[in-house]
Amino acid sequence: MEPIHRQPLALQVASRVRDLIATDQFPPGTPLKEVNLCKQLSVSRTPLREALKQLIAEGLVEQIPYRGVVVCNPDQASIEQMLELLGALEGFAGEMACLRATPEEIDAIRVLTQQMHETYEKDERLSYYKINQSIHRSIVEFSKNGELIRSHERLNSRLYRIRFLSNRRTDRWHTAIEEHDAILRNLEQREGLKLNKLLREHLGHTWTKVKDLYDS
Amino acid sequence: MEPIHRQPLALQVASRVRDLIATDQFPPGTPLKEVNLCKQLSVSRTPLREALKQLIAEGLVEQIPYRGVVVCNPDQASIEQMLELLGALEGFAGEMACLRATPEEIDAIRVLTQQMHETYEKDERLSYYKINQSIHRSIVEFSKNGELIRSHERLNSRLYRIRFLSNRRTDRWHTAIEEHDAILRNLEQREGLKLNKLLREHLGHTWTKVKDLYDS
DNA sequence: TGACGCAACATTGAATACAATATACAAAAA
DNA sequence: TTTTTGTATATTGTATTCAATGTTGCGTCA
Repeated sequence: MEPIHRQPLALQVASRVRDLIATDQFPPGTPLKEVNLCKQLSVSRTPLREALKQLIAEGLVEQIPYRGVVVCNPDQASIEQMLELLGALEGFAGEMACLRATPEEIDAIRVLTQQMHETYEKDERLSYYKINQSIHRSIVEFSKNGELIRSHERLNSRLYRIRFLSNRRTDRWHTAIEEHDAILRNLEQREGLKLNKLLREHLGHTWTKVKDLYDS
Repeated sequence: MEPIHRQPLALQVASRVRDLIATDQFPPGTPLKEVNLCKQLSVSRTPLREALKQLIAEGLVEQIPYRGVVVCNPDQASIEQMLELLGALEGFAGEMACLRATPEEIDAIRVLTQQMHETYEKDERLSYYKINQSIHRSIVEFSKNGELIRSHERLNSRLYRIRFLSNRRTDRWHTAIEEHDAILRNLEQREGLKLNKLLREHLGHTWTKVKDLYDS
């Protein structure tokens, strides 16, 4: 029988702060002062500090001894590296998914890709963004490798904000959708190596989009 | 001038406990009771708890609410998944290293590979193990991708113990060295894709060795 | 004899108190 | 006026205390 999962306070605090960072309510550089946050979240310092330790381990915030923790502000170089790694992870996941995904799971990707087309027709940016995320997350899940899934999840959450911001740009929207069609096709035909390459390139294009955002 | 890097107590505690787990002094299943550890390490519970939170985030230990944290005892399936992911990371790192490593860095790999041969001739297991680790770590470093390096480091530390144990087996020793020669050759010739494949297979073989260990 | 309930103990979860360190600002000296 | 230095204040680092929860074992009752 399914055991009951309890959430220690520190975990709840961690995910709350994570969200606040992802949604840009705590933009990069924001100092996370313990006493302030304690009051805002109505918890004491101990669970908050434990939560922050987690976020530090995740690389979302950084700590300077006796000067507190601040929200990380990754520079262009590290964003490029993160996207490169994300591409490697998703590419590999796609390759494994070609071996391990069930037909039903591939159907699910097909449906999502179709929905993505609809959001494009209707010019719904936010929906597009969410469906896009779903597709990528699903592909990774279908690799059936729990470690890979967790690594991807962690890295992706650090890029959530930056990808959200770059989603505003409409330049590459159409091309991105075409790429998703190709991704779907290669998954259907179980072309692992090609899918791997495609996904890596797809993420590479994301980087050029983000770069433009920074340069402008 | 080089700034002084201070280490908060929690960080020091974390790396100490990490080592204790890696060296099997805290074998899987060991319950890490806060008060005991506090006395052994002469710190109070707060920094210890923060350290444990980090180790939880790293996946080295797991926490059950109100029942404390215990050293993780990964089953065969998750070890296989970890090694699969490690192979993907190292493979990708190798591919990038072919693009980015300097000739001097490749020389360093050549020297290490030569030393590895010597440990084989002299039948020095421990040295072999350490040099092997150095080679793999170096290749990852030469990818020049900090995120990749950190991810690899984290995952590798979780596998440290299991790989150390499987190092006792002498079966595949010779083949492993031949594989390292091939890895060196492909790095020298900047054959990124082939090196990627080689490294993934190399790690795959590690899995069969570990599996034997479990089955016997 | 076995199952249930209660109580005492052990252990973790959370909050608070105290110490160490850094920053900011003002006063004094050059 | 500028620089320096000391002090006050804010903030984090660590220790300790109190509360909540889980476990164990004994005794009682069917």
